[in-house]
Amino acid sequence: MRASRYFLATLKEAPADAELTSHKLMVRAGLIRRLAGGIYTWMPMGLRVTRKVEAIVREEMNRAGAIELFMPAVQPAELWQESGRWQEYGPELLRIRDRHDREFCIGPTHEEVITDIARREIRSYRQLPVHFYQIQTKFRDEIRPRFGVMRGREFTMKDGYSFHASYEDLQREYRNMYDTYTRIFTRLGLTFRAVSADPGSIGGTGSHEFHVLADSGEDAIAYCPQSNYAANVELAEAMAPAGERAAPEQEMRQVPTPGKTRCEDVSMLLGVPLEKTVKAIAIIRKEIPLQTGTGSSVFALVLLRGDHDLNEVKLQKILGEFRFASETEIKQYLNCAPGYIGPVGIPDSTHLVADLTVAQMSDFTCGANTEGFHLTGVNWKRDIPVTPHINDVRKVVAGDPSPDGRGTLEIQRGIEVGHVFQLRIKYSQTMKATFLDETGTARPFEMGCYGIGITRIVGAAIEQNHDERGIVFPEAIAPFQVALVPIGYAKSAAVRDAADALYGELTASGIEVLLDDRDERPGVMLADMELIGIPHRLVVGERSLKEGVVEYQARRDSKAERLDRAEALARLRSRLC
RNA sequence: CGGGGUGUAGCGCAGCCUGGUAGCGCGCUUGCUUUGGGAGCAAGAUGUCGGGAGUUCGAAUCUCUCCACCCCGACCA
Repeated sequence: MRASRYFLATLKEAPADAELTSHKLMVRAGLIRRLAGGIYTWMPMGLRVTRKVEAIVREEMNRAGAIELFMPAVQPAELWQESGRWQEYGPELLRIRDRHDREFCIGPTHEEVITDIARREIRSYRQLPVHFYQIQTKFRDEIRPRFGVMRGREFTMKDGYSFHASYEDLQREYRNMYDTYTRIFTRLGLTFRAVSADPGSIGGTGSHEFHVLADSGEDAIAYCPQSNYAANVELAEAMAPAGERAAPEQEMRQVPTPGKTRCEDVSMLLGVPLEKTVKAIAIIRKEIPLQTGTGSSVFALVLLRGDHDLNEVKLQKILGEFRFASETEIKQYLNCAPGYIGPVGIPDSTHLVADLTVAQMSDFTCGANTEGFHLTGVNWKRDIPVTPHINDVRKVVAGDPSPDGRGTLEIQRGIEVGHVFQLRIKYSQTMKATFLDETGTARPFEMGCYGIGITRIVGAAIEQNHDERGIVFPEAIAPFQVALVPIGYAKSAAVRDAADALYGELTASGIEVLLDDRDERPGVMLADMELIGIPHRLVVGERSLKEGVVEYQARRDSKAERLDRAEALARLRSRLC
């Protein structure tokens, strides 16, 4: 491709709305342009990258035995009402009406459509197993789109759905996909980790996520270097501390702590270790229907050690849907301002949840339920008559014991780019998708579901591979393989002839070359090629031509090498063909 | 949706407090010079100052309102 006939859209400065490095670089390199919040145009240069990601995913999915099809983006409401998700999915589902006032949605995922296909088309166990996949545009009306294409509302996803006659066969395909995803992310040139995950709202049983490792990632991953354990922090189990709870030694005392609302501040003021403090989080549970009877108060208090954080996913599994109480509600239930609340002297009806660690603590410090005061030397039973529900509700931290009992956990951050689920019969059952087994009995399909965020991969790859000059694309997904930069293309016939000849030979070898024939100043061309992140660069100028060489530099190299023309060609062909 | 912030030329920003004919840098156009790391000189073009309403002789500036975007909290590939 000749730059003069292509469309480079590089920018010196990034728009102020971009926060994340990869987002800024994608805009500056001219890969994307924003149309609306979370909605982007893929410019020619960016589209080349997504097409390469798609090609690798498609190739490996086909190799793994999956079959590509293409489902509609617009889906009728009836299908979603049938699965129950028209109500469940909430405002993230973009709902629209057609001219006849019939309701539709823009698909955020395609379980309903594929299950409908399966129940119409698959009648016999003889047609199983089968795995359909597509690469398609999805729309999820995210509350807060951000980070460019990393959390866009409209995005491209590879979604696959497998159908099986038995759970054993589903597990086989699940392992097959686990291996396939591992191959895909390896081929893409990404540093990643597969972790156990929470199946979340899609439902079903077993689930793994694939994360591209990057410090700016939205997810935290707990892993154990001594074993194979790796899990999303949302899921990672915190073990109960070993041993019995120590007997009380101190008397409970109320101490003034004006203005100290955080455990860290109280710990500093009183000179007690942070590990001897307890924080209380006020929760409002979703209104519980009356028939569940008494004892299920709406207000709940959750206790965590001062240096621990609440794991909301774990808590939701215990309490059901909840939200944090407002300041007004806290005052209403505890007659105290937030920052000074605690478990001592709360109404008997309060639903009290204690983290495993807190349940083992003695002589601890917590809020006094009186504004401006905390209590020290607090102990269970003696000072807190309410019986707590003891559960694991905290996030694991580095240094926690691994749940598999072999070693200590570390934490790193990741960007979720793939997710595999065992759906089992969640959808086939509710949507009555059945097949006839060997005995002629109708049984629901065992289903698996496998997603890869195509457009998110582009952002994640850049987040993981960049430097101060711009993007450093992995070879497999670079928009072009070689940047050919002639200096003085319009002025010097020698330079032009040499560049054109190299361009012709490399292109004939099947190598994707971007020839920068814009006749810009050298600095402009070099900076653009580096910003775009093309992995290999050849510079041709009169100076080097006189010496019979061209200059070669890989994007990651700090210096150029002077190579014989034939040698340069041979090296690129051996690396890229 | 709650809390915080920003909207002025294609991009980045100043001007607003203290009302008086809208500016800077980059980019863009034309010409000349330049050509191995984002050129120099000269001449130019580009604005409903986010929209609407109000106060005022006069509003980018003050008031109200709506909208968009960004950041912090609840979602997910």
